[in-house]
Amino acid sequence: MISTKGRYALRVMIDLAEHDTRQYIPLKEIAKRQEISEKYLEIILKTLVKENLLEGLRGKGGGYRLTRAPEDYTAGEILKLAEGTLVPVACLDESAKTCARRKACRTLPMWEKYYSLIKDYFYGITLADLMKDPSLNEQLPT
Amino acid sequence: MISTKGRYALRVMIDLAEHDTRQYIPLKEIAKRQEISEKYLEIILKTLVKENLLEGLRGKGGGYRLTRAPEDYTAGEILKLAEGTLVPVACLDESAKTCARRKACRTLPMWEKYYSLIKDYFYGITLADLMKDPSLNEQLPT
DNA sequence: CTTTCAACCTTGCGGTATAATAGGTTTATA
DNA sequence: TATAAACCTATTATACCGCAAGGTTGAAAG
Repeated sequence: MISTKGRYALRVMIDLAEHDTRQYIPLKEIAKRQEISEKYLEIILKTLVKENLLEGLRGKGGGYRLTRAPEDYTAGEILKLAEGTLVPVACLDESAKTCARRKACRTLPMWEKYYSLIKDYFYGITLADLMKDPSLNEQLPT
Repeated sequence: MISTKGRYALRVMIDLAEHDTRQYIPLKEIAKRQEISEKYLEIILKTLVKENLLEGLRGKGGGYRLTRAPEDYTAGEILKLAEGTLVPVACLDESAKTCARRKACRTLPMWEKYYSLIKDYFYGITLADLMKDPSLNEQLPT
């Protein structure tokens, strides 16, 4: 299951995209609009900054803003970053030592195709896609 | 992420299907073949029995066996049972109180489509599909 | 040059889920 | 009646999730 970390990260990115004036937006504002705990949001934003999806500016007038245009972010990269991985089973993880049963595994092909499905789906959705009004939202991959 | 519970459940069902002689197969045997802790496997099998995916027989000569033909099980129902749900985000869960942000939520349609994708995929795969040799395994949905 | 604002950093913490383990009870067969 | 096996009821260790508290650094405005 996608945790709040991933879901919040997405919501924040959309929020920043929707309110982008090239000014820096303080965390406090985002947290208020999105009704997310400030302290928890801090953790999420930190990783987004570290990976250069956002830039943060300290001090008065500081805050966060996007580093790219909304079309140039994908839901996939945001989720992967926040969640750590998009891999659906442990044995597909890079850090996983290759399973002894690998060659005989009856389920591996199923997991691999599932993983491809996930990636194709989320990397095929951009921030710009998500900004549109949900009620008239039919531009997502079928 | 799909936990060991779901993955083990699937492996056990495949194992039982592959060794099905209409005899009851004791847990000990399955655990040994699949290299899964007996005690942990017990927990998983209990829920599979409770939901009538398997039948268990006590006493000497007892064990577990399938209640249907392999073609009549889907990976989806097995996973849902073992994992509790296949829902990818909490807000799609039946038990979730409907979110206040629901109508304005920019991400809900994306999650809903994702959920459909997951269901279509796993409910489209049967135990019989999974029994085939993985090296020549190309019958899974694309 | 000092106050203010805001990002950044470190630590801690209660709750829940995962993946087991331990040991006892019931039930069918030989 | 002995044995084998499912079934049942705890308990545990570990980790992650979703925060909260409080301090430090850095930029801008007065």
